[in-house]
Amino acid sequence: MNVMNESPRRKELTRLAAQLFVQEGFDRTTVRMLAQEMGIKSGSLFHHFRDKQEILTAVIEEGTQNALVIARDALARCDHSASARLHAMARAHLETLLTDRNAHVVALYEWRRLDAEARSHLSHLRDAYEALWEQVIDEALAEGLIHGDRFLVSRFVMGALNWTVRWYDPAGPRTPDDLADELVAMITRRPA
Amino acid sequence: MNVMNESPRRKELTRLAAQLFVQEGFDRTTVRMLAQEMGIKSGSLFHHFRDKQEILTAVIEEGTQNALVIARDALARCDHSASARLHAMARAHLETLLTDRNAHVVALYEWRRLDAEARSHLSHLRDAYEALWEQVIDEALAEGLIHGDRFLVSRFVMGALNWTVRWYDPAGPRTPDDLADELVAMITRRPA
DNA sequence: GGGTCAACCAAGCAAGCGCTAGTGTAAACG
DNA sequence: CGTTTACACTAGCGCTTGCTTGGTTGACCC
Repeated sequence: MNVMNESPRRKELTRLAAQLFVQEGFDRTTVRMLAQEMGIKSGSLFHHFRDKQEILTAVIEEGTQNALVIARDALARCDHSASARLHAMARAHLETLLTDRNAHVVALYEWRRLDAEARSHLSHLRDAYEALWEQVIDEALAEGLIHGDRFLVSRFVMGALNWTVRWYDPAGPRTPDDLADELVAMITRRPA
Repeated sequence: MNVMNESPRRKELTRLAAQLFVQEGFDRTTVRMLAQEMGIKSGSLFHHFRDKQEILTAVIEEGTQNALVIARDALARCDHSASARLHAMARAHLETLLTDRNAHVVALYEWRRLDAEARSHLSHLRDAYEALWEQVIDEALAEGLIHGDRFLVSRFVMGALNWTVRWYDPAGPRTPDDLADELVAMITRRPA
């Protein structure tokens, strides 16, 4: 067993699993469906993953890790004004939600299917991501760009953004940047 | 079979089912678990519901219907200022999310497990509820209380509110009314 | 050119699944 | 009184589930 391995094959299988988990949900996706999608037999699956749970963990870990990288890059690349950083975070968030959509939808919907061990591990990753948000919110509060409680504001903002996976249509007239701009405008006092 | 019946017994069973669906998820909740929780044998369950799907439908329908009633009551009972109506809707939303928590969590998480027929039926109920929100948002826009696109703003607001089921702790220091006030303050230009 | 190793397969087990069929029973009804 | 109705039971069918076992293959290694 390859348990802790990070082989490219495993990454590819993880990507395919994410797609199926989105389509069917974790519980309804059988190991036989996963295997077929991957072009192997169901037994061979357990060469790459200890059990079905581990596949779910791999999917969510991959997505969260990417989100962290993208957000950090976006913050590093923009100037230091609170407004620019707020925009950058909102754009980065929506960007990951789109490019890595499957993994994120799985993370949002199937989090509770994780066992205790995986959940505590992934919680740290998620907390690191949320800490980025709270930091940017803090800066915006300090500059008087927004008002309110940092905890509540960051929760509300992330809720509004994460909720987009339920209604946003990438083929529609609105771009992710439109959404980000509108959201930032909504919560800032003086929008331009 | 009592299929279309709305007996009190069925309502009680629906309430218990909602609790289990939240704890375990719909797919992981077996008819045997449901029956045990209800104090009957698994076969007897199908006297009250045609199949397992119908239990899910009943749970979500109950919750959505209650949300509609509460929101309409709240709107009818407050004065006509856009600000008061905005507050009333936010409070009503959080109130249902708390009092009818199980049913709403199920609605948010297990919507995709509904079959096509049930989904189309329940979509109408949900649309009626969302229409209330859009109407109140429209009024707030007209009064200049908030700015932006009515569609986006209502989506963002509902996202922020629905997301509370993931982090809000009723035993904590914040009341639902605190949350509602903070949210309205966040999106309005001049908060008193 | 024997040894190693990741990757895969065929076959199937034990458990659990949703649901059905047929029956019993006590209260309600005419 | 006999009949109906609501609710529950027992027993189990047919199928699917996650996962295991033991073995095969082909590429690479010294």
